[in-house]
Formats: sequence, structure tokens, C-alpha cells
Amino acid sequence: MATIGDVARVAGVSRSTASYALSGKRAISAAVRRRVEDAVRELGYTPNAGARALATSQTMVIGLLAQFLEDEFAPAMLQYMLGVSDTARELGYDILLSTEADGRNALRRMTDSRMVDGIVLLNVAEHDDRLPILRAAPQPGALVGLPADCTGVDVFDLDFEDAGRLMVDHLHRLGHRELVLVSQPEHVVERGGAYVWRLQNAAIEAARVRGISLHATFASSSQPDVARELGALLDAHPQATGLLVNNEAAAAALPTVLHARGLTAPADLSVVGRYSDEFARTFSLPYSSIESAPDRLGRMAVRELVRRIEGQAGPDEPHVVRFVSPELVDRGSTAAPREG
Amino acid sequence: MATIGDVARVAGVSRSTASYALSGKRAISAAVRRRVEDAVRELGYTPNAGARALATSQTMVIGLLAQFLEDEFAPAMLQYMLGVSDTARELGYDILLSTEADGRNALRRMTDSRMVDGIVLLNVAEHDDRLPILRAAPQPGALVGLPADCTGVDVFDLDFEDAGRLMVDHLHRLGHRELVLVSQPEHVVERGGAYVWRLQNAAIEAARVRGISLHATFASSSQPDVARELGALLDAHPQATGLLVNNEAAAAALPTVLHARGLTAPADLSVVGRYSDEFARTFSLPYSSIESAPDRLGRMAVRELVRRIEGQAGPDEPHVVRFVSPELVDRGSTAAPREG
DNA sequence: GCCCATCGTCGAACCGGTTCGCCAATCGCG
DNA sequence: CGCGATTGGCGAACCGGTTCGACGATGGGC
Repeated sequence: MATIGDVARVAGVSRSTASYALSGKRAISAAVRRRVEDAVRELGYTPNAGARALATSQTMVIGLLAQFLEDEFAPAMLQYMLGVSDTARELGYDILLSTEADGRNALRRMTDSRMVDGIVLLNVAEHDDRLPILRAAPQPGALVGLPADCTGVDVFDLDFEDAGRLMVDHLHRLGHRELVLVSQPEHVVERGGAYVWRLQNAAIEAARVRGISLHATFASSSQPDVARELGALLDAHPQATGLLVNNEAAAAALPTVLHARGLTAPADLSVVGRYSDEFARTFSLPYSSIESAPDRLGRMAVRELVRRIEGQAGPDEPHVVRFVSPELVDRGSTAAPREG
Repeated sequence: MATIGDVARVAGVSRSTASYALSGKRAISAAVRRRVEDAVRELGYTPNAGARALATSQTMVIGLLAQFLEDEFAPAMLQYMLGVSDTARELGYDILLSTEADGRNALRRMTDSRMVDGIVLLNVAEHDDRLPILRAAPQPGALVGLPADCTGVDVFDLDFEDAGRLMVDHLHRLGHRELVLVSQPEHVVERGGAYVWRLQNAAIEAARVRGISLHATFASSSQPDVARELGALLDAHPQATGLLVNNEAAAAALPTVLHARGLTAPADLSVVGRYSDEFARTFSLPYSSIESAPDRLGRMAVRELVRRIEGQAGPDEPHVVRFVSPELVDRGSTAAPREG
């Protein structure tokens, strides 16, 4: 494999001159620059990433930590990953991926050994045990998901409170007076999936303000349990005319469940989910939903991270906590309630 | 950040001694080893990955090329990625991920700049344009998917021919005499998705041998087109009693399509798919299927790749082409055909 | 015709590890 | 007791880049 020394020899210049000719960081005569460039082509030279990283302490790699926990719905996570990966590439960075269940190990390895210039954490929990490690690391970090303590990192998330209000308001405006909210399983909440109760609390409060009733429930996040639970839920609340689904697995299972009971949305039941348009297409979900914008969140996180890596953000420019406003994508699954 | 020089100074030894004490590649007295280890702990020392890569020409990183093409079903790809990622980590390697549509660029970048010790290519096409680049690279490569030319790489794939036969035989044995096979969209075939016609040809041949009729068709790989096409297909072949689905998107859409037409498997129609058990659970698919074993294939590819990287495979040990035998997972969606 | 800038290039040092060759001290053994 | 082998440690070189300081050759200004 050709090194810059080989390039220099073929071009008849010193190694440093070859380096400057390629980087343009010092003035180099046109003739020499041409000779160097020809040598590069002739030898098929590509700089050695490790050597460059050693010399510049820049790796042009971003670490991506995505945990595939049993109680998370994998296809939903994938879209965040793709948002991050695509954006990173556009900005000239590669992605070092960890899917380890214990993200702390991966994080330590990546940061301590300086394999990466920055870190993106997906699916961040209320008290995420990766955060202390990330804060102690010399590299900057960007999160998708809102933790209790945002110091030292840039944070991006959907505005789940607003999403909860939006769901309730939308159905209230159509005339619904009794709703059921299906959230992620309770142990996601216990593990610190704050977004679950952020949406839930806001929905409960909105229902209270409007004077309508809302039954907040949890459901499993895997098949086939979730289908059974959804059925039980519909049995338990026969008066409810609207269903709010903040649980991707439940949303994916819903068509089958409704069909089996002979129900149609919105004729028998109005339904609003919280998932991305891409997700809706993949699972053929015909329900209106709050767009969760995973690609956009991934993109924002990487953009800000790179700004910080490259020092365009001032060294003590304060960190950012930015919420994406939820938007309701109408797929025609809501209407005025059936006459009860 | 602490370097090995710092460790050496604190331990009162030379840098080389510190290195040997940690690697164990030369005999070091117990006393010195302890002093070095204490220094490591005290300073929180972790070796710099770039420096080590430079010195050893080993990065302990594997490049993973996964293209998310529009006409592929993303959640299916994810399982291969996780199989690769998990296995790599078990063996001490990290994953450099590329999701670029143009895999050739990513491949060149990773191999030429020596960011990785080896490469895993997913979803390999018949005449995959990444292969020439991979062969020219100094790093070994492992593929998931069977190309026309397997020289210079290790190849792993499901035995799609066997899968096609298995599907047909299974339904034939139950008494079916007219079947429909739904494959991936035709442009997947044109792009070189050889597995599509490998399964299809074998199924056609098996049907011919058994003397039963089989209608081989293509269907879109995205919603909502695929649902419409499935409907048209069932209209076109009202006599068919068995449906073979070699198309993840079609399988995912099938429950809705059948429900809409008031059909039930296996009472009205026997169904056999080709997807993983994980996929079946995620999409609540109640159909028997040929297990596509993405995790296993990813695992095999990484295992063999690492063997080659670490030179346990002899330098001119011949390359491997290994097929996973398809197994039918019975989910009760097949039975004797309804009386026609 | 002289002086000072500027331009273009080179040599050397450095980033942080690993590894080879060498040597002093210790050990075993006859 | 002397000798060869072994053990444990050190110094230096190397991996392949980048970057700083120095320096000779021009060129412009007066």
C-alpha cells in the first residue's frame, strides 16, 4: 500500500511538501502540486486513517449507540439510525455502531480509546446510565430523547407533552368524550422511558381540562401479547369512542385486532397513533398519527454534534435542548363518535 | 488523556516494558507487572486506537455495508445487521456501518484508508458492483447473499433452491394442485437479486415434476401497492389453493388483504412465507414460513471473516461458500385444500 | 545595488503505540 | 567456581501521517 513517502519520492519532493500540496495548508507551486497529484493517481494513494487520526487527533468518525432492548420495537429504532447515518455521511463522517445491550461499555471503549470524534445516543432514558460516562468523556455528545439532566450535551426530542395534548384536543374537537390511551409497557416507564409519561400526563391533564374521561393504560411491546391486551382493553372500555396509541407494537397489531372484532376506524372507533409516516407505510397502518420524525431528529442531532466537533460552536456556547413540534398526519381514521 | 508514556513514568519503567507488561508478549516480573497495572488504574489509561492501529496494522473494526434500497424491505435488513453486530462484538470487533446507497464509495473509503480489518457485505446481488472493489482490497470479505462469481470471498446464504422445493413439496403433500408464488418486484431481479429466481426456478421445477401448476408472479415491495397487487393476484387465480410468499412486504400486508376478502388461512387458502421467526413476531404473521435465518447468516459471515483476519484460516485456505438449509416453521397456516 | 518580504521547500519532531536487538543480572549445572 | 542459558528490562526504530521552524531563492521598493 502506498504511503505519503512513496508519493513524495515519485513526485521528487519531501514528505512534508507532498502533505502540504494535498492539504493546501501552505502555498505550493503549481508545477509541484501537479507532480504530487500525478503521483497520487499513479500509486492509488489514500491516506492511512489511523496515522492521520494519530497526527490530527481527529478520526472523522461518530459513535452511534443504539440499544435494542427486548421491550423496544426494533423497526422503529432503525429509522433513527438511518437518519443519523445518512446525515453523518453527508457531513463527511463515518459511523461506528454499537448495538450492545450494555451501552456503557461500548461508550467507554469508543471514547477512551479515541475511536470517535463525537457520540450520538439514541433512546435516552430519564436517568440514563450512559450519561455520566458521556459527560466525563472528552468528545461532545448529542442525544435523541430527553433525560432529567441535560448538562453537557445537546438534546433533541419530540415534544411529547404537546403530542399528548394534540391527540386529546383533536378527538375532543370531533365530539369524543371517552378515550383510551395505550402506552408502552410499564417497565419501559420504570426503566426511565420518560417520553411515555410525558405524553400520558399531558393527555390526562388535557382531558381533565376539557372535562372528558381518559383511561390511561399500558400494553406490552411484543407480539402476540399486545394483541391480546388490546382486545381486553376494548372489552374493558366499551363506551370509549377514541383510541390513542403511544406504542408502536400496539399500533402495528391494531389492524388485526380491530378486524377480528369486526370494528372499523373511524366508523366504530377513532384512532390516533404516534409513529412516523415511514412506519405507517411499512406496517400498512391506516391510522392518523402524530409524526415522530425519527429521521429529522437524527439529522438534527448529527448536525449539532458536528458543529461542536468542528468548533464552529464557540467552546463555551451553551448546550441546546430542542423539541420538534408534533404534527398530526391525517389518514382519515378519526371522525365524530358513533351515536352511543 | 494518559498515554503509555505516562503509565511507564508512574510505574518507574520504560515505555517498552509497560507495553510488554500489558500485552504479556514477553516475560515481566510480577512486581513490575503490578506497578504497571496500578499505574494504569490510577491514570485511567486506555490505549489510543489510532496509534495501536498504526503500529499493528490491526484496527479491530469490521466494515458493514448495508444498502437500504427503496425496493428492499428495511426491517428485514435490520436483522442481518444485528446478527453481524452482535457476533462482531463477541469476538472483540467493532462495526463501522455504511448505509450509503452507493456502496462502492464506502467500500473504497474503508478499505483504502485501512479503517477496517475486514468487510461484510449484505444483500449481495448476482453481479454486485461492490465485488470487484472488495476483491482488489487487501482486507478479507464475507458476503451474505450469493453472487455469480465467488472467488476471493467467503459466501453465506440461505439455500433458496431448496426453499422453493420445500414450499412446493409441502403443499403438494397436503393435496394442493394449484399454487401461486409471489416474489419480490421484478426490478429486484433485474438489479441482480438472484435469490428471487433461485427460489422461483426451483419451485417451478418442483411443480413440474409433481405435475401441479404454479403461477409465478412478482409484487411490489412497498405499501400500499403490494396490498392492491395481492388482491388482483387472488382475483386472477381463484382456483389456487396455496400461496407461496417470497416477499417480506407482501407477507406483512397479507393479513389485511385476506381479512378484507373474508379469507382465512388455512381454511380458505394455505400460505407459506419465507421470513424469519423474529419477523413473524414483529408483524404478527400467523403463516408457516421458511426460516430465513438472518441472525445465523450474519453470525456465520462474521465468524469466518474473523478467522481469516486473524490468520487461523491458512493463508491459502480455499474460500467457503456455505448454504443454510431452509427449515419450515409450522404456524398452522397450511392444510389440505378446500373442496373445489 | 541593497535590504527586506514573500514564496516554496525541506528537515525534523511529534502523535502513541509495538517490537526488535541488546545487555546485565540471575540461575542451573557440571 | 566458571560457563552458558534464561530472565527481565531498556533504548531505539518504526508505523504513516501533520506541522513547525528554518532557509535559500526570488521579487519589489527605494
